[in-house]
Amino acid sequence: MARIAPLSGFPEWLPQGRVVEQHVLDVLRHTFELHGFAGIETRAVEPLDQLLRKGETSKEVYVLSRLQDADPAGQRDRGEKQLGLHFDLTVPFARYVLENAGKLAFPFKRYQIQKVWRGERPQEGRFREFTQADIDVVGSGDLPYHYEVEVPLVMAEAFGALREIGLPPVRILVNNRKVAEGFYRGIGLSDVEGVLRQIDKLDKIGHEQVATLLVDQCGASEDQAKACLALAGISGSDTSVIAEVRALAESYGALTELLTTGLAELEALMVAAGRRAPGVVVADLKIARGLDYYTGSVYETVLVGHEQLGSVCSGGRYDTLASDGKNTYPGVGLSVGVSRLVSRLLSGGLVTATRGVPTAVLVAVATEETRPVSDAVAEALRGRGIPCEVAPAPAKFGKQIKYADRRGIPFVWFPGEPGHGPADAPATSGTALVGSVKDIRSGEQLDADATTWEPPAEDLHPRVVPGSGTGQ
RNA sequence: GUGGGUAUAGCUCAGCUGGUAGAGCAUCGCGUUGUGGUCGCGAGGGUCGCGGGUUCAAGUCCCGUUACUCACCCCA
Repeated sequence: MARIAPLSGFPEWLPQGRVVEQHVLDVLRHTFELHGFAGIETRAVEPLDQLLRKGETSKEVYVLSRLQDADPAGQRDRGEKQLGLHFDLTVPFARYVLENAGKLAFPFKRYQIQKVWRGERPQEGRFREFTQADIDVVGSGDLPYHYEVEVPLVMAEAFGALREIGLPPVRILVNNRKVAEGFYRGIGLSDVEGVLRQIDKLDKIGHEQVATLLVDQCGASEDQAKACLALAGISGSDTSVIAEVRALAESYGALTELLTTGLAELEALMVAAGRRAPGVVVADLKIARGLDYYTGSVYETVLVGHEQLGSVCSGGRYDTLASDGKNTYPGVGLSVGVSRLVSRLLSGGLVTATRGVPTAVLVAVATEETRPVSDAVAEALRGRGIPCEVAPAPAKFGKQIKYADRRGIPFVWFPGEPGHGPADAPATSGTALVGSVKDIRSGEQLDADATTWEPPAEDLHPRVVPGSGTGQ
């Protein structure tokens, strides 16, 4: 038999891990809906030319082809478009907005939680198939700035709600493209995109190397490179950063109109964030984002203590999310890397599930003849919303308890009237629902009636709780 | 796409300068025939990633290949 090896970059969790992931997804969805975002799902594939649009560099898109179709050229000749799996949720959403523009009400707020695929080399926290949870607000023609304030605050709230299960604190790092571009142009640099790309490497390769790159690759002078690094060095969680940037720009005579506009926007965001999510949103002027279509706010989110993992939630404002020639649809959005987040929560032991099965009660079986008694008990419990299952075989009770223990099932129900053998109790009689229930963690065993007994609320369903791990 | 490392039981790993495959944990059974977890005893489980080469003999040496893994690029 061929050895089964995991496919790298296509994460699969054990049931307990899935419980954690499902909880994260539930919290995200709940938070998004609390803020009025409507859920949608788009198809997994888009025409290849659509995916490669928007000046996207050679994204490693997975192309779809049928095994039987050995002639993709012939396929194109027949007018069939080549299809690729989407690598994010923004491009499909832009297409969706154009396609349904007539039926949507703008500004349109939507959330979308789906798998995406990227043909990259996998690494810790980097996958080829992973789940993203996006929120975007898209306007028709224009989109007020305050949505650039709202979107990160929604995410801050979602992350805040995950603190109780053991998620570390997050920092949402914010910058504004207008500030960066205004500043660079103000000091005489025109290759804004190139400068951003180099600045983005600051954390990894350090000041000297970035300065060298700016000079060598972006045509900057020593002095201009120094100015860029000075800007990138500014960060803070209150509005003092605004004054700091302004002072720096003035000292270089670089206070452009664009810069002024950007600073006003950034200030509005910091003021609102300071009030609604204190300490979470941090202005960080070195946040660049590689993607070139951002035009206003840009966001990255790191887990405190896990900065090496990279961003777990990124996005920004783009003036032309979509355009049909006549109308343009500006948008602002953020995307949570659910798989990246969950993989760290699990591998770092930060979070665990109390059990991997939904079952709260295992109903023991005494003999195959009396299995109907056990089935009746289970039915009564389920009728009152208590997840339970019936033991697979009338094994020794010790083995049946072990069956429950291995799965984390907290209770075992022994059918039969207290003090009597279960065989005495007819399956259809009311007394068949009487028995005793054992909490296998404490060993405590009490007489109980399946029509009234219920487990403690915290044992009814698997729960997600902080783990013992500290991460790293 | 570029460069390094690794590949032996379900898992974590030993296996020396080549000489017919090992441990711990896990699983199953028994001790304990209707109340688990501890303890003791026992059992099952491996074409040593795959293909070729050198050799009397290859898990071990050589070549190739695939997968995994780390870093770069890039990104959630």
